[in-house]
Amino acid sequence: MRLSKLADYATVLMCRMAARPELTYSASQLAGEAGLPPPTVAKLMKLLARAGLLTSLRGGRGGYLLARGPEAISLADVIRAVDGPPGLIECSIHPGRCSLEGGCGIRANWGVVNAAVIQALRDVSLEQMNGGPAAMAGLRRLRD
Amino acid sequence: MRLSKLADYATVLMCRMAARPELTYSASQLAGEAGLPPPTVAKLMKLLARAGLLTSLRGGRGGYLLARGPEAISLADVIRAVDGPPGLIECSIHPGRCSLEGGCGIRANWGVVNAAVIQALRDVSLEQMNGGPAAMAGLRRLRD
DNA sequence: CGCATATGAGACCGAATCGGTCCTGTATAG
DNA sequence: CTATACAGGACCGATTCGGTCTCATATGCG
Ligand code: SF4
Ligand code: SF4
Repeated sequence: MRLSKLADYATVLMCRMAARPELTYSASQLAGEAGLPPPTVAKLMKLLARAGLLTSLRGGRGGYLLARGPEAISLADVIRAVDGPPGLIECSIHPGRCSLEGGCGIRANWGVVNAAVIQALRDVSLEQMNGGPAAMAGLRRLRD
Repeated sequence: MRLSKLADYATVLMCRMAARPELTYSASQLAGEAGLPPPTVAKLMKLLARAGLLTSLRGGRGGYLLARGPEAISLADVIRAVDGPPGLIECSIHPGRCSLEGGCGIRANWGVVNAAVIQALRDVSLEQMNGGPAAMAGLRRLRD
């Protein structure tokens, strides 16, 4: 039920970049600032770039910059880039891989729960994550 | 981000029992009905019983029965019994174990997201999972 | 009483995943 | 031409996961 440590780190890095969206960041520089091992950060940046969340600039003075505005990148985007498609249950991602699928009476309803959770992650942007508690007001509504 | 297969199976078993809450079920019988390996089911039942979700009756003619009504057991309860406390991020469960905790600017907001997801799981009961799509109406509200 | 049944507790193991590192190639600035 | 910095991917140790097995204990029944 926990998301991977890498995906968590990715959100930290992305939010750090989102604070100054117009700057370009090199992997090693970002690693230093965040207190993470440079090779790990480099790997994450590559994943995020391949997913289209970051634009890469090669060569000297190169680095990464956000491909879209911080309000247009969601937690779900970051998680998907690192861990693959999010989803609580197997059958929502790899249909046919669960042996119970035929006689599983709760698959449909699990799907509803699953979709709700994913939607919640899709509804939170990097901009909101960087903002104060007030920026999360929309999410608090989920708890009513 | 995915929950463990065992936890998923546990929800299937619990919902099956919730269909006839007054009956007692033996592990082997339930395994046969659900199409799961008996030893695995036995292990799950033990975990669920230890967590207080099932009452165990030992001896001949024994078995397990729901400790509470199906409307009073949530998905979060089942997941916690099998996988431990649910939660997306490390610092929400094992405070102090994440090296970034000091300078992590998004920890607070991650906590809000985390709480919202957990609350969603707490709001769905076995009874709702067994019901038709209409029973999940409350959850659909999360997607607005 | 004695046996069959059923759970309780926990050790155990192979396989898969995860976290993390490293190496090689390529593109660009200066 | 050289230093910088990303792209791709191989690689490995450690951990977790899924699953099985054994032994002990408690109860119902003949
Ligand atoms: S079919 Fe049922 S048991 Fe299998 S993954 Fe989907 S919800 Fe879980
Ligand atoms: S402190 Fe920040 S990086 Fe560490 S687990 Fe919490 S949210 Fe993730």
